[in-house]
Amino acid sequence: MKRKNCCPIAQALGVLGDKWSLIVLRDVIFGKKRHFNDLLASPEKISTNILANRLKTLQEESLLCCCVDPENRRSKIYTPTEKAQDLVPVLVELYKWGEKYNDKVDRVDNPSQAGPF
Amino acid sequence: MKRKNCCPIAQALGVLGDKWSLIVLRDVIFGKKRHFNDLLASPEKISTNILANRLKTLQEESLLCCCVDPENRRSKIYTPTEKAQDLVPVLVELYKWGEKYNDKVDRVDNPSQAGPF
DNA sequence: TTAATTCACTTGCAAATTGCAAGCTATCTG
DNA sequence: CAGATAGCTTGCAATTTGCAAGTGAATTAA
Repeated sequence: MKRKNCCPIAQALGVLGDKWSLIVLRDVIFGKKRHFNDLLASPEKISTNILANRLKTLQEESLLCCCVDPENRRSKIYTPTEKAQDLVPVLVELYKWGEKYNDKVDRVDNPSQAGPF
Repeated sequence: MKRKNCCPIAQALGVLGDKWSLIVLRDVIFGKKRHFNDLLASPEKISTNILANRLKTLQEESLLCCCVDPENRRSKIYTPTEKAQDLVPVLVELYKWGEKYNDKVDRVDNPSQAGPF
């Protein structure tokens, strides 16, 4: 996660260029998931240690902020920052591209998973 | 690189969700780099084995095609497919985001690197 | 025509990252 | 007080990454 790079694309990928960061942000931003276990329940099946690590680095990168749930002190609430919200156009373009080119999945075999996530 | 996923974002990240794929595509699409050594010379310093591997998988994903340089038979020319060209909006949005948030680099110390890459 | 150089890799190996399963601690619920 | 639950942490094997060196075919230079 270095930052000594000149190209903004490379800089963005320094934070987001891995398999899981944008999945977590997708769930927080679009899925409105706020709790560790919500994020864990995504169909992509992230494991607990990876999720904990991503939540930590995304906080370090000021993409998420974390506070204790006032209604349940053992629970934490993760919310996207404005910096994360500004990734919506990136996620939308990724969505459109993925929809156009990688949608060769048998939705017939899985009619229950008709939603976007 | 599995494809049994329902969310187009996750599907896109299955191909592009790593540190190097979008860097290579950036150079091929925007930098108009066509040869192995051109791609190797990017400031991000990809290593030869990783580059060779990415070029292979990007061809398998129909994002690049490869042909022999007619003017130099030992040289290969990598060109982006339409599927790759359709990633331009993604790269543009990534660029804008990176520019907005991660541009805290000392350009003063490196005036020679004033270009986008 | 031979020697050096270039291009596009390949190989070996150490280090880092990922993924799975199990465990752990604090809080809450019955 | 006895589970259950939320959010992790730990251990470890497998995969991926990164660096350096080497390879073979094509080309250019002497």
